[in-house]
Amino acid sequence: MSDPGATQSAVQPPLGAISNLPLGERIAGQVREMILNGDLEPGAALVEIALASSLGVSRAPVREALRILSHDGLVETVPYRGTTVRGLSRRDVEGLREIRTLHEGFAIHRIVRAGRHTDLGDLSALCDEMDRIAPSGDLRALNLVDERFHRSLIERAEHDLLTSFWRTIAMQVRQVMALRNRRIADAGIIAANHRRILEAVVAGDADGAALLLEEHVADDPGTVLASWSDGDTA
Amino acid sequence: MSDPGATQSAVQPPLGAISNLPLGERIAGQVREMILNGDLEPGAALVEIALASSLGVSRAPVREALRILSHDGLVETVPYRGTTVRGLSRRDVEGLREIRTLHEGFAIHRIVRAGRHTDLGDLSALCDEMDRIAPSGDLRALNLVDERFHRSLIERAEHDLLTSFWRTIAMQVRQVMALRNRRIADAGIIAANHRRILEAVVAGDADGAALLLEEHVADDPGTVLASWSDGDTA
DNA sequence: TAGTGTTACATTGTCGACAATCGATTGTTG
DNA sequence: CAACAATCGATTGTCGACAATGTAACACTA
Repeated sequence: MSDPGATQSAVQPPLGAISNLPLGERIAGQVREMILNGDLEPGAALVEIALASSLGVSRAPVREALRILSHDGLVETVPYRGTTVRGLSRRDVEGLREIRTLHEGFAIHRIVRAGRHTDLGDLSALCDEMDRIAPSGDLRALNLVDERFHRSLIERAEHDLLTSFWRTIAMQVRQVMALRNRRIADAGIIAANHRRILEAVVAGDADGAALLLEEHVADDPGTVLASWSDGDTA
Repeated sequence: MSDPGATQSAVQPPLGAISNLPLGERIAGQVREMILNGDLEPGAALVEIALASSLGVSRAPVREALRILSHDGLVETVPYRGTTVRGLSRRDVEGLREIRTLHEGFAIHRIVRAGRHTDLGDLSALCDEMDRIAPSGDLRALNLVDERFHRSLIERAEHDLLTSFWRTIAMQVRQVMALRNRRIADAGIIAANHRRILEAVVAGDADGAALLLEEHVADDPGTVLASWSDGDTA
């Protein structure tokens, strides 16, 4: 469940990507991207047989895919009733911000306490990458690096359960980002925020870093709840 | 996912238990109890066809059950290789204690911040029940009430994601309790601990309550790691 | 004998068909 | 017309059989 080797930048296997993964996981990935890109709106019904015929497979792997997505918190399944794309209420978004802050703060404290805060070169490299991207204003690319930054931070805590929980959190953060009408926060500010957080961690100031992170997250497009359409009560 | 109505004491439906639930969930519950009771040791292979014939059903619901247990963190599945009962390393147990403390502390702070700490009658009732059970030394019964106490505390925070995470945490705590050779901590002390925590919460002293809780958890049979057989590296 | 290719077996992955369940619709009755 | 019961359609739940995959044992070659 921990996904070793993911600390490297490459998400795809370097070789030919033969992808002998079970169909279910590939389908899950495909549908997940649809949800996270906003192609599937909250409340949309995911009918097994429809997905199956649409993808040219049987229902079995589709069922498995839907269960994976349910684990990710992206869909909701009611026995004998069906599966729908999960909607996020304003309360969910706020709760997501809180729980995210909690976990990242814990990760920071744990890293510092273990004395691992001096070797964070890859995080620094990600900050550099943000600085490179920021001027272009390409928020999509910036979000991708942002996600890697926070994931790396979590993984540096070397806490399996924490990493496992973070997977769910990051997923829902991405969903919120996909759904909300992007408030174009200044890309430069985002990049600078990460740099400051990282510097505080490296300096061993866990409390300060956690505070900076809390402020950053409050402004993050993924968790900010200004202008959140409160239509879906989920 | 939130499990409404579970605040009541009854876990089983009061009537004849016609069990309208899908087979998969019932099987998951059955196997879960086996794991949590220690009948299935870590590393034990859960072969689908064997379980299926053993239970007189087909493989489909068994697969679903294994998926649920995987979600709970009780088993590990490797594609094309099989599913095994998850083993807990000493590191896992320690991490479990940390993450548990983190979440319960968060719940306490959230309850107090929302001003809901004045109405905790059911928690008080659970403390009373502990006091009643403690003299008998029935640790099994005490653990059951203990679990309800902490679950109620979490639910009082009214945070869906937190509640969802707690489900996984509580499950693994139970597994640890099942596996370790029970160090018979004095039942009376456990009961008193909970009372003190509750009183601090009611008094609005979130920090104090969280501290008491951390001390209590450090002594809790479910998370203490003294005498943990470090054989399984999971 | 070290190393490689091959075969056999156990287990999971996938498929298509049938059964069970739920909500809505329709029909019935006072 | 209101309330209740039967029916229908859509969807998921379950089943048994077959295909794909991975491990381990075995034979083969240099």
